[in-house]
Amino acid sequence: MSASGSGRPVDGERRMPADGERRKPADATIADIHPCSACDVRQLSVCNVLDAPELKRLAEIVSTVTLPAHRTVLHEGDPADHLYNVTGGCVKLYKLLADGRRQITGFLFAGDFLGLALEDRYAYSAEAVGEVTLCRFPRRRLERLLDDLPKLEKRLLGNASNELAAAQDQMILLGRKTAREKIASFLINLAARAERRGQSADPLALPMSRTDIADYLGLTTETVSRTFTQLKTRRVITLLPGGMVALTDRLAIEELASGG
Amino acid sequence: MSASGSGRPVDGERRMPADGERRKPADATIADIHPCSACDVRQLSVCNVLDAPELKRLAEIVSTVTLPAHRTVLHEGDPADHLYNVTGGCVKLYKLLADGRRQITGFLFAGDFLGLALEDRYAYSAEAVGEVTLCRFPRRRLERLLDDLPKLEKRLLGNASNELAAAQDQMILLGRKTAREKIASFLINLAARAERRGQSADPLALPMSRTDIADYLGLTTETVSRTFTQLKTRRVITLLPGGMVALTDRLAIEELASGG
DNA sequence: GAGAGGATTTGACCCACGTCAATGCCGGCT
DNA sequence: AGCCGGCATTGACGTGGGTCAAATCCTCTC
Repeated sequence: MSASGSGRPVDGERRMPADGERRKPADATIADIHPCSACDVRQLSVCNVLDAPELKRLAEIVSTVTLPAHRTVLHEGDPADHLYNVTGGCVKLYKLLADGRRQITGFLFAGDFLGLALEDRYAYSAEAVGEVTLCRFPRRRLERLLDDLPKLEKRLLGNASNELAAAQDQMILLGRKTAREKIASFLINLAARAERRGQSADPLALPMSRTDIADYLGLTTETVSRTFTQLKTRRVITLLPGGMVALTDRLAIEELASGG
Repeated sequence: MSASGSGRPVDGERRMPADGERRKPADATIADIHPCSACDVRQLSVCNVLDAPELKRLAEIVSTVTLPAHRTVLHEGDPADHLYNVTGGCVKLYKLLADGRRQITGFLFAGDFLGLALEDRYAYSAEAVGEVTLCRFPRRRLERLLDDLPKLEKRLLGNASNELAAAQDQMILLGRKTAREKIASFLINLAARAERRGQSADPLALPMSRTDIADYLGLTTETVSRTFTQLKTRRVITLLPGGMVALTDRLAIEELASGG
């Protein structure tokens, strides 16, 4: 099962305003005081509702983590001790059946929040797709902090609300769409999210393997591959080297995605 | 598409501690002051975190609604003006594709919360399966109230968290389970929820039509029907009149549900 | 309690996608 | 540069569940 772009850093991420920018003199001082202020992805994440003093309190309990490709971030059933915010790279969430069948329930990118767990156990596993950077919050301390930061709590509720809507979109995809519609929806969805992060949506990066895509869409690798070549033949996409796709006829893809 | 037990009240509900109990003299006075105190399903719902004075404030903005079978509760894309709590009966949530294909994303029963909408539009439609009773909250006023009732807000976040976990279970069901496993999971899931509500889980009520079940599980009516008869033939379930099923061999069903 | 109309069940057949099996390709390592 | 290993692609074929169609069976209604 699974395995993707073996160790190579996620292509999509090379385009991020990365370390170079973070170390501009102007920001360096602020970053020393509370690193969250200088966060590249703050505007994308749940942290965007906090002002400077609030950010500082958050910064006090956060630690940043870098994980290599394929490293498990958290495991279904384990005590939910930490929550995470993805700051770079791509993380996949998945659940397994007893016999190894896998369903990927989501891909997370910079700005996405991870770990909202019912009770005190994670409901799913999470694994780094390429190299990934994360902000890690101890759950207890974050929960206590939430009592003082109702804005953040509201934001988390809004976030959960968003995720629920996305989950329902995924249900109609899994339950009612054809392979072609699934692939088209997947591309449109990734493109929209890349745009929101300020990354390129047209030569679109697909950091995950065909197997990952298949397990996300409820298909097999073979069907994913065949569908890609079919779309390529119809000249609606172009497969580029390095896990990139050009959305040659984006309108056609959008039509396919919504069941045209 | 769809249609179920046309007008007949949901069987499962007949067993609820209904009017007789609600009208005991002791409760009647309290109910007059603030009806939420006498609510049959309070212990099941998000309201269970509130104490008497808080309940009273909630009661001030709530109104109760009764809808006949097949009545639309809310419609995808409409302004999200109200939130609801189901107090009796069954509500189905669904999304449609342009050509009419439908995915039911959930069935709600007494105690379940409805309407958490992203932005200010509903992300799905909701329709009464049998006759349904609901508590209705104006969204604006509830949101304002939430500022004063952090406990309730926390509870809603926990609730959303639960729903996300359920959504992920549904994704693995839709994406990776066979028809038989889907039906088995469905029965086990409904049985567990009936138990939690204090209703009978073994002769289990199925208030929804075969078409609804199909649209929930990503199947067709025919396949749902065939799978039920198959399970009947294998003596793991018994189909009873009035939309009831006996889980003759619950262990076998549980094994099937988890991919045995 | 007889009739009507929809829901459910059953049957026959088909097809989109899965399975099994090569083959091709690309990136990394020596 | 050339080999190696894992991913992706392609091909041939099988099948679970969809489609179309025809009985039954309920359950309201009168």
